Amino acid sequence: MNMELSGRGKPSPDKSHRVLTRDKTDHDSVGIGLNAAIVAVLDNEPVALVVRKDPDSAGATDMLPFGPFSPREHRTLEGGLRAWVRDQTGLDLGYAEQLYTFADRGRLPEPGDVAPHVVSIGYLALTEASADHGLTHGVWRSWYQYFPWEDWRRSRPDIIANEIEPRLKLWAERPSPAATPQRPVSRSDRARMCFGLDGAAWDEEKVLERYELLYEAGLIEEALRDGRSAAQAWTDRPKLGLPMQSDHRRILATAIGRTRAKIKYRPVVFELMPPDFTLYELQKTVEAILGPHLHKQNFRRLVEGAGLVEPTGDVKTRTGGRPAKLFRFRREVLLERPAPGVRVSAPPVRN
Amino acid sequence: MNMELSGRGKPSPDKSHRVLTRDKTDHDSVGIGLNAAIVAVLDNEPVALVVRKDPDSAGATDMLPFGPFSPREHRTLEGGLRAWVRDQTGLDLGYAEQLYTFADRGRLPEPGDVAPHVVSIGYLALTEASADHGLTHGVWRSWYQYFPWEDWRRSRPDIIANEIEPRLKLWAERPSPAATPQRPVSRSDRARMCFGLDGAAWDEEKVLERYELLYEAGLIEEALRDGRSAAQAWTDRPKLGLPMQSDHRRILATAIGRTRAKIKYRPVVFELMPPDFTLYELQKTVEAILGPHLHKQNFRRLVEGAGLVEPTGDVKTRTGGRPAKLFRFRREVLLERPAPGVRVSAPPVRN
DNA sequence: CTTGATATGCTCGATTCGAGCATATGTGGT
DNA sequence: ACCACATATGCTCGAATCGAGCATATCAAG
Repeated sequence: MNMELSGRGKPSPDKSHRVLTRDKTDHDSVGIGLNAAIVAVLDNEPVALVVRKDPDSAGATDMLPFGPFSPREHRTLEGGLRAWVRDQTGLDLGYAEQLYTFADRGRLPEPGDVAPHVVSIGYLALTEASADHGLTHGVWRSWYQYFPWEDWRRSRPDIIANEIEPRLKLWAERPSPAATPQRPVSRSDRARMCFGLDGAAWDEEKVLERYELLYEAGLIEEALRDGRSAAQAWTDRPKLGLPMQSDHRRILATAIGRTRAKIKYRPVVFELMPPDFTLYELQKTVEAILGPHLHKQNFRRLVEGAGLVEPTGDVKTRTGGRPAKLFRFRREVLLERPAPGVRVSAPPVRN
Repeated sequence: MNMELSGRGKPSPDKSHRVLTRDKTDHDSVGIGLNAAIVAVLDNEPVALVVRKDPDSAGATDMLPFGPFSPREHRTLEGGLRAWVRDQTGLDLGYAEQLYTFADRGRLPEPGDVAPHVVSIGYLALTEASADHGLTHGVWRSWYQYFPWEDWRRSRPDIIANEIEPRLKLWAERPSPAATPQRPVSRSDRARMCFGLDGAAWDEEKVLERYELLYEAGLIEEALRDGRSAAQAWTDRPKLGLPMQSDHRRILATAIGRTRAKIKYRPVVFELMPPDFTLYELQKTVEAILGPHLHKQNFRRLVEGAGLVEPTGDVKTRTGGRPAKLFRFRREVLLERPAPGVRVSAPPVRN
């Protein structure tokens, strides 16, 4: 096979080359910031490591740990991240993956102000909560404090019906740029799909979409802070979760969505577990992250059947009932199956 | 709920804050490059848009289109990408998504040389090949020219058994840092999993893993160019696909892997199709990307059953047999189902 | 020793899905 | 006009998967 298909109106190759490949020196210089969403599960509560700015003042704002990336010091982005996380929080990261790179100007620049030329690269790290032996800075906070509408463990959170749904309906009715080729879905349809309104299914992975919809509707404190006009249009904007510095809440939303998606097709839950655990503890950890309750017997069948775990031989007594067998992660499963996640039943599709 | 769980050895919050949040001004400045892997399917061949450096010289190297990101000019990364792709190739991108941010120093700096200090953000764009009306620069090239071992459409590519497998076995036997906590899988196990050796299953999504393994083993021309010692150890290094400039082949590998993964759970195939198409054309497009042949009748059943398409009412004759009904993408499916991809059967899991 | 709690094993029915058979309807050759 | 052939399309059957519930095991606490 030796295809080479040129576009119509093929130009002289010399020109093509010169136009497409500008010299590296004419890049604008910007700073690179690394943001880490460090996630753990503590007492069945999914938590993220946050630090607090001005913790004693009234206008306290939480932020994700972050640090600059220096290409002089570090050969790779992830290496840089691990180094300063260790230096500054005492935590040795285990599993870490890159999430997304954000470069949007958040806060509108004042007239004459220069845009904050910082590009931030978000990372997701998963760690065992009890492994924070060396943790010297920062606190673990439930991620549902920042995203209360994401907490479906007991039932549909009231905040959706009481606060979010009515305001999104109002927002959808406001005059707005109609559905366009770029944005072919109407405001009300987006609200319906994101939040499962009017009988639509709830998709627990759409964490970022939900956050951005609320931001766009001006219902998120950060939107007001950033000077978005939609936010200024509300006279009774409710408090929807704790705000965070800069776009850190958006990064955390990305991290939650990614964690929820990935747990289903890669064995990443085990990064959050101690070496030995009972199947029920494993199930509770999965539920802390995904939300819905799972069928206990079937969860056991799936996890064991997939070869994800093996019994240690020990049991854990003091469980309030029959002692539970202890299991450990079977690393060999990675050598056997291509995508061994904790498969959970998809929510029933409504038509 | 109001959890706030501090790490052991909680410090004074003031110090915590100061350590973790350094001022933005002490970032190192770097340049941001945007790289676009623009993918289409032309005559059942998956292609990417490439430009050629020094097309007439002997040391010609292909490259992905790229351009600098200027935060002064562009509000968002994706906006910047669309703008210069349009300016420079005449192509109006439809679907685009961010892939990954690479900052590794590729070429080892000469003594006294400064590291390139460029961070490149890779994007994946999908487009209809016949929509290249305005294409003024660049050529479409089959992506299997860069990754011949990925082309499983006819059968297992010979290059795996003839070139790759024997050399990876040799590489696995060379003295190497043993499996460590950071890299718990041995060389031979990695080779086995990546390339489906010794009866392991082939996972068509692991495109990047395979490329990086070959790079690490020094079997990729770029590894030699970058001065990797593993590459210098070969006296008979075979030519495994066309090389590309800088780390562009790695970005293309990421793009292929992402496309293969995403096509299964989001309706992105339709970005590659004309407005009207037959189900067989759709199937051929999916197969061009995923590789294995699909069962025709079942493909039809799945696609129709998922509500992904609707008949236009017309038929396409001249198909060499009974005329085929024409279909179009049902955009409304996005409002009905959470993850409507082209589900294809997973390859049988071997135990 | 009883009660209650949790752990664990098993079964049944609905649904999904791989695979093949059968039929429909064109094109091109004689 | 008719036949051979190619592709399109519809349908069915059996295996595997999965949701849901029943039944049993084994501990702690009173």
